[in-house]
Amino acid sequence: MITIKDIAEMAQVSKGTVSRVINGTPGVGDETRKRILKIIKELDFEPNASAQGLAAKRTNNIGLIIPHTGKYSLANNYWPIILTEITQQAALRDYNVLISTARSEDDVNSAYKSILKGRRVDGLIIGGYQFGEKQVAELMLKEFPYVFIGRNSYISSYYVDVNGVAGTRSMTEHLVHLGHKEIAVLAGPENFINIQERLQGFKDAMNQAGLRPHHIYHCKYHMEEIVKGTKRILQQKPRPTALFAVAEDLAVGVLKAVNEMGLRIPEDLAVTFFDDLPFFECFHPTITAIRQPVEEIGSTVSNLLFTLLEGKTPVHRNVILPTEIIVRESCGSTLPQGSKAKS
Amino acid sequence: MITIKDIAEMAQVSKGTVSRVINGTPGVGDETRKRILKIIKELDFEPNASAQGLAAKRTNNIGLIIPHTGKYSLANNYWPIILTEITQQAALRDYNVLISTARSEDDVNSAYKSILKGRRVDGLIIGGYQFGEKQVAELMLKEFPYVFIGRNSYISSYYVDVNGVAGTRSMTEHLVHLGHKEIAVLAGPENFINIQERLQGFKDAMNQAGLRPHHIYHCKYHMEEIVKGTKRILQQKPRPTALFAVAEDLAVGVLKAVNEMGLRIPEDLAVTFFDDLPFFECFHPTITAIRQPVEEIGSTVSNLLFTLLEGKTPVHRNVILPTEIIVRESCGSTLPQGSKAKS
DNA sequence: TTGAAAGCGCTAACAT
DNA sequence: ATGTTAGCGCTTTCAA
Repeated sequence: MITIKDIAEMAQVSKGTVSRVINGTPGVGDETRKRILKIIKELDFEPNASAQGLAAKRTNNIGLIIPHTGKYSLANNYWPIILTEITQQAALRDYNVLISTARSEDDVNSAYKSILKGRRVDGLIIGGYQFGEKQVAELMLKEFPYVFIGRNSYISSYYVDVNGVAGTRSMTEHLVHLGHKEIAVLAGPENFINIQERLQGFKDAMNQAGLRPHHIYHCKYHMEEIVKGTKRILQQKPRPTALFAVAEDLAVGVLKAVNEMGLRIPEDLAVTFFDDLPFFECFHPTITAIRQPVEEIGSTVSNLLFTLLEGKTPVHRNVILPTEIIVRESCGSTLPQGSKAKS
Repeated sequence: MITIKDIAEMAQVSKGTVSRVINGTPGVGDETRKRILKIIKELDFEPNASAQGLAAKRTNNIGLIIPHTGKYSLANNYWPIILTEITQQAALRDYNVLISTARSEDDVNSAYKSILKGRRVDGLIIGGYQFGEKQVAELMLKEFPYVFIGRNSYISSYYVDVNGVAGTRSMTEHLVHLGHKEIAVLAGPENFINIQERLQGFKDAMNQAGLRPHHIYHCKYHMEEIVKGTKRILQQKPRPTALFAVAEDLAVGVLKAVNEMGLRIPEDLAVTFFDDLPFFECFHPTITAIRQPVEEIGSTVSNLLFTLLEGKTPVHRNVILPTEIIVRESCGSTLPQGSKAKS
């Protein structure tokens, strides 16, 4: 295996000079730099990352911790896009991405230990809300660079989030505007902060419209439970005229249940979701939904972290991105199909 | 920051002994080992990965290279599940996963250089077929552990793949059995080996049935192109009675086009896909598809790599996994809905 | 069973 | 502008 020592010998210079060239440190003659660069290129030399890491206390890796929600937390329309965005932003800056999907609550700590205490990364992007308080406190204390995706309640941290309250509020207003009074909401687990937030927007809008937001149901992200839950909601008398499911992981189960009950959308029931999925566009009827700017979340969170890694102070500690209502056919909207409304 | 030197001093032993305990190396007194372990636990010590990597020439990281196909190669039902599986298998063995989504053909090399030549990983899982020949040759030459997901044509490597030929063959037979004679196939880019393979199965089955497999069309994984392509196929006279799309990335576009043309499935047209997607189950009608054992691909490829990393020789160099036909409603099957047929 | 010591390949401070 | 050198925190050989 080839090292900077070899390069140094071939270029008739010291290791230090080679190191300077590799790191772009000023203070090397133009002529010398060119000579060394040429040799590096010829030999296709790449410095040993462990050695660099040890000496410079810098790994050029960032870590990404993805929360455990359902069976495949990654297998939806959210994390894959964010991950893609992050790896691309990282690649642009010569960083690599170490990924860790926490498999359970307990696992968060093991992921954290190995990645962080083992100094495998220079900074951390933490997805989701259920990351341990103790760990966050430790990150803060050690001034380790980290950014959250999703608001984080306990400690004032850097984070990027979406305005879930406004999103559900305007969707609810949309439904009310269409004449719905009995609107049922199916939501994910009660203890998720983002779910609570989304529900708040629903309640606000309902109260403001003088309607009672009493049809709220929770269920885990588990297919059978979702199907059962949906059916139970729709078997009530009188049946709600609209169903608003506020998490993308509910989509397939909800639509399956509606199908199985033989209800027609939107004639018998208006249906809409928080999170827009690709297949909503090919569904019959096409599905109205709230779209999050997923790519933007990914790039924003990357930019925040890399600003931190450069030792700079980001202009904003927190970035709240807006959602967008994509009006399609599933609510029987009278608006022209495909029209959008910012919120 | 705390190091093994600190631990050694506290335990009144040498660094070497602490190192032995950390690595589970035999030759340490039972009493001593316990004492050291206790201190490590109390201080929540985790050895510095860079130092370990440098000294032991082992990083405890594996790399995953995901190919560039569409806009978000990751955002489908395949890679996220495989990635989840790999990270879990890795975590079980105290390995971390470094991910690299090659953004383009050229990018493969930069990902490769940084990850591999920088010695950031001990082994590599390479997804897709378009990885550079030169790089593979180098991996082989240096006896660097690597495993492919998907057959790899040029060099005899370890790989895990799915029997695409058999999958499309039996789906085609299924369609023929249902009475279809004019079956159109929409496929991904012509130069992908997996696509070629799938087409082979189609041709085989058609020939065997005495039918002509002339309705084969290719298109890139780009929404508009897919919609246009599908419409063009379905505007031919006489219109094919069945449409078989052989890549999951085509699904939304194909269904959208069919919808827009006002064709009824399965009355006017039978539709089916290579790759089963979650939403096929809630679509109206539910969609018949070929299912790949995605989880199993992920776990098998992990096991292969970790066997290699342990210095052992895997029993099989290659694993070919079977696909499964999930019969639902979209082909107007007379078979009971939800029945399965192995292939 | 344990300790001592020599490196692993690099960076960075200090000399020149 | 360049060389010299002392580590970075660990593993591993060799001695004891």
